[in-house]
Amino acid sequence: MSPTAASPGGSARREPSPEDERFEVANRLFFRLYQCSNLLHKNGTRHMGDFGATTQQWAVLGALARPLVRAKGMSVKDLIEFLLLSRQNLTAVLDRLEARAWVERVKDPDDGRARLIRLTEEGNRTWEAMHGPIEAFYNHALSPLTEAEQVLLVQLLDRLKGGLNVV
Amino acid sequence: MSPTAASPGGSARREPSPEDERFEVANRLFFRLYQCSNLLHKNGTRHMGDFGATTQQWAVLGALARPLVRAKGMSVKDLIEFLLLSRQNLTAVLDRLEARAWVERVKDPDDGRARLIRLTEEGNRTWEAMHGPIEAFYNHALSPLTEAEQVLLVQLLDRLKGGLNVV
DNA sequence: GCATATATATCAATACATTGATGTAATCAA
DNA sequence: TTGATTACATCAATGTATTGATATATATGC
Repeated sequence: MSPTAASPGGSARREPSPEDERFEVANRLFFRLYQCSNLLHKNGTRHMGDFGATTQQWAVLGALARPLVRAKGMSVKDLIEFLLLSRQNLTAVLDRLEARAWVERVKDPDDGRARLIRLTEEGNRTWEAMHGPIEAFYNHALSPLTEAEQVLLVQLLDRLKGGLNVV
Repeated sequence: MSPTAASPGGSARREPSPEDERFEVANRLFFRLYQCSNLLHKNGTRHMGDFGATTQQWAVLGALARPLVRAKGMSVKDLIEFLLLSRQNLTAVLDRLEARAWVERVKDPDDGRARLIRLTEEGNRTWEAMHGPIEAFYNHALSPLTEAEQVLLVQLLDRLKGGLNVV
């Protein structure tokens, strides 16, 4: 008798098929993704209390603070592709960041239609000041995983992203 | 000379410290999580076009459709712990599901304060009808991962959830 | 019975996310 | 130069998410 065949209540539960089991794994996978995302946003934002910045805002700042980007900035189009969100939503996030003087929109000298989003001096200082709390949050949140597991998780999420992107 | 020491532009880039590299991995990890979550919501919801149900709504239906839950339902409190979202938000989601007659709120006979959230007959039928499109979405989204990798990813996300939950 | 705690709901503010439709300015190609 | 495309912004509707404050009903401990 298989371990899953017995049903304590006496009801006749069917033996799960391989398809059922695959579905169960997939269901759990996306449910965990959903839970982790909720927790990341809730606790990550809470952790940044002093700055009042959300995880989305820190994602934008992080994108703009990268060495190859910091000087010239990034077009809205490239930011959309990078962050994988809608133009209308990104505009709103940028508005909030601009209102706090953390980023600025400058005309692209090479293309009059485009705007380059850049960190301001203030934004740069803020990002560097955020680094400590973010690192503490990362260390705490990742404490159940070894460094090798973290690398592995990044790789798996990367491939999941690929699969999700073409659906 | 290490592979990361050379900087093509001639600028003096510092050799990244182990802390920097750990931070980079963590940053990429949470950024991928953010991207995957965005894609899951966008494409998952789009995939359910005929039903007009969002991924959050299908998470609730899925929680209520589990064999041990289907008959008696689930309290709001337990749903909050299961879905990891706020009471105010869950109330709104349940309102929308109730308006579509997919779930109902019944008084808990054992505790007059509590409400048990249950799938209606209609909700049950809808959930079963959703099963096909959801499975197709899962199969497509998970196509870059083997079954063993999917199981591994679930385990890693599970532990990440644990770390995120106590921050 | 009375005080306290628990379970749920509601109201309000804010931010994030989508879609669809519209508008404006600049580039580019015929 | 005209016409199409591209890049960005805006307006509107809807759904999801947080927090904080308040209210109501029920349960429980003293």
